[in-house]
Amino acid sequence: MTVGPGTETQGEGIRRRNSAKGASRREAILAAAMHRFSKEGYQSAAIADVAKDAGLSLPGLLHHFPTKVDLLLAILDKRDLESSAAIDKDQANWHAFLLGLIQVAKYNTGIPEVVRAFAILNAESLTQNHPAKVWFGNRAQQLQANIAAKLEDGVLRGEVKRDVDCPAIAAEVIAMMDGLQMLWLRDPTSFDMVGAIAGYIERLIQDLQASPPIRA
Amino acid sequence: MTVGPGTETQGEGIRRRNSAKGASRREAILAAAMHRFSKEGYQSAAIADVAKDAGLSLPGLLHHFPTKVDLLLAILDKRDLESSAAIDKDQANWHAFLLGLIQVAKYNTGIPEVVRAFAILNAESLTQNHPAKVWFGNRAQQLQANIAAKLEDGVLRGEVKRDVDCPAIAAEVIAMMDGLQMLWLRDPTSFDMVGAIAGYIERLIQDLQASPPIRA
DNA sequence: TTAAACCTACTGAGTAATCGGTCTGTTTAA
DNA sequence: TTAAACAGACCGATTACTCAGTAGGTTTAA
Repeated sequence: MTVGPGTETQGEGIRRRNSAKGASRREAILAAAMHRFSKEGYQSAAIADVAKDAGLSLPGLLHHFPTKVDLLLAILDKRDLESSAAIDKDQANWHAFLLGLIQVAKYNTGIPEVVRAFAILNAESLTQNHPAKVWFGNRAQQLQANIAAKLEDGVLRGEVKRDVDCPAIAAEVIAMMDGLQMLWLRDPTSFDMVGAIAGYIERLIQDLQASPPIRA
Repeated sequence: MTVGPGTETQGEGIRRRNSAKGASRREAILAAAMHRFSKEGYQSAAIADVAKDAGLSLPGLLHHFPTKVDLLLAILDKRDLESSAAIDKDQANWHAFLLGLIQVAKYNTGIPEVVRAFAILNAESLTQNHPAKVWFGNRAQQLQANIAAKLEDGVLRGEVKRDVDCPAIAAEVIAMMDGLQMLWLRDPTSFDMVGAIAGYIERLIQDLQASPPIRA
């Protein structure tokens, strides 16, 4: 996938001298915005509250992010960079890749705020003219293609059954992870998301695995 | 489950004369509200627009539903009645029950607006102090308990493997259905939700099924 | 070297628009 | 005749965003 810096939705002709103070301020603003979006969603959250949380005035915030949409897109871009860094190094085979998703789930239990923000934004972006619509659409497509490619590779190696519909399984995996996240967000203390995804993935691997050639 | 009329969140002391005109107006308002919530989400949708869509003024709407929250809860209650009517007659065994979920998915492809409204509301209800929070929480719990009970029954009959974690599988099934719905909503024309859920359910049945006793 | 020129990083005080909801009625149907 | 079913006008709160200006640092030319 490697979404990478290419897709960054940056302001166009804005040339910043990139002072250290400004950069750290922007980080603080993004953190505060993530926090607010996680608690209230994007549409309902007021950027004035974000500004207050970050320790400056509303116009102060708008100096760094000229519109509310810019602020949202900055958060999405940041997530792109982080996740592409986390996933891409996994050059493992299909088997290890699927098991790696359990580790992703385990990691996510440590950052419920981020997970909740993105779960809410994901659904919110289904509404008409939502500024994050394209981003989440692309993300879903790329994720599915990525997972499907890993599985196809397994088929070519003879490790995965030949009749497996790889894109369909990829969609299934994405759906399961997102769905379990929702259940977990509703009850973070008692729902065992990691156990649930582990149970599913292990069964899935069993089901996909090609029966080893019988030595005659 | 049979959520039924018991849980209805009705205005308390409001005594209505229940005229035919009023009832049909309320239906029109609920339909319009569903439409708006589906396009814009609950928080962003303006009840003035709902009123206009239903062919009356804002105070006219507020005559039937005194607050925006009342309108939302009325929609949720309506869904309760419909879905309990659809599910409860299924007194089938675990096997038929799971296959029945494929039919549910097929049915849902015919009402994308309703599905989208509830998918958005589901995520929105994760936010702080959201009026639908309790409803979606209860619904998830009841659904999980319901599915788990069907599976437990299968275990007792010896049709399902004894070591199956029924509540965990139930959560898995819910997650899968919700997750696939999200992917379908993002691309309703080309994503095959029914095929995806069918593939998953059929594999799941295979995995859960107890191996038949070996006749000696 | 020093001052003008210019930049970033803000703030206080607005503004137009939107929203949920109220008040005060009038019409309509049983 | 009486309550249901509305409508018009309005209100207070909230929202994203603007305007005009200030403090302080950095670059540049005489």
